[in-house]
Amino acid sequence: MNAGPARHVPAKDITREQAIAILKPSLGKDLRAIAEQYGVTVWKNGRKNKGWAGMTVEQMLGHPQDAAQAPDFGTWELKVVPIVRNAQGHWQVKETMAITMIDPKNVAETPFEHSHLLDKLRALLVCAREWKSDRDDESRLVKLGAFDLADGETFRQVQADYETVQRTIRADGAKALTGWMGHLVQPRTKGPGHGVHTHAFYARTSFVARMLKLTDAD
DNA sequence: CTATGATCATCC
DNA sequence: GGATGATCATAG
Repeated sequence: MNAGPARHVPAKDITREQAIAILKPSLGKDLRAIAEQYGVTVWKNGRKNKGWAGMTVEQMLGHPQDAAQAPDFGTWELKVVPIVRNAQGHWQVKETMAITMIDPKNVAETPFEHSHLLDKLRALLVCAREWKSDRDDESRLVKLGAFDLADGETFRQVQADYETVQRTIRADGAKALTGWMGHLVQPRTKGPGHGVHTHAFYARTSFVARMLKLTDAD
């Protein structure tokens, strides 16, 4: 069973296709400038709001920020990831992509088919932004990638990764989780830091590249 | 405190 | 340079 409460779905949830239509005209535009327009904090007291780009794109889609552990737009999930040019001049995913928190009790007793992980991966819109430096003085929106976890092979691999996490928690507890587990999706620490040791599922960069359909032609 | 939005810092 | 573990701002 899914321990998460059912999410109230506001009428203003837009479809992924609508979101793509809204964002497409902004391809090539500087998200940092747009962040300023919306009043999204990027730096504060010399420290960065690491989520500024994601919050900015949410604002562009008219989405209020919340902390519900459910897909942002009811039926699909929005993500923003940084990409960089490699030595060959091709785009490359810079970071793994955090997907959702691991509640050990929930994961231990919830089959993959009813998991928060699958909820979030079933339908995604992955937005790639150009990363130039940690100051993020400018960052262009580069690519929009629609991805659905429906393909049999990939689905099975993600399910296997999930079940690895599940078995580990059941046998040794969440403390035994480590980033080297999982082929497409890994468990890794995530949280407020400073002694708090919680975990989340992350999509490895290779998986994110597949979601974005990045190739050596890009 | 836990979730959201994520990327930073460090070690190999 | 890549991968793992740690951490930042914000909201309920």
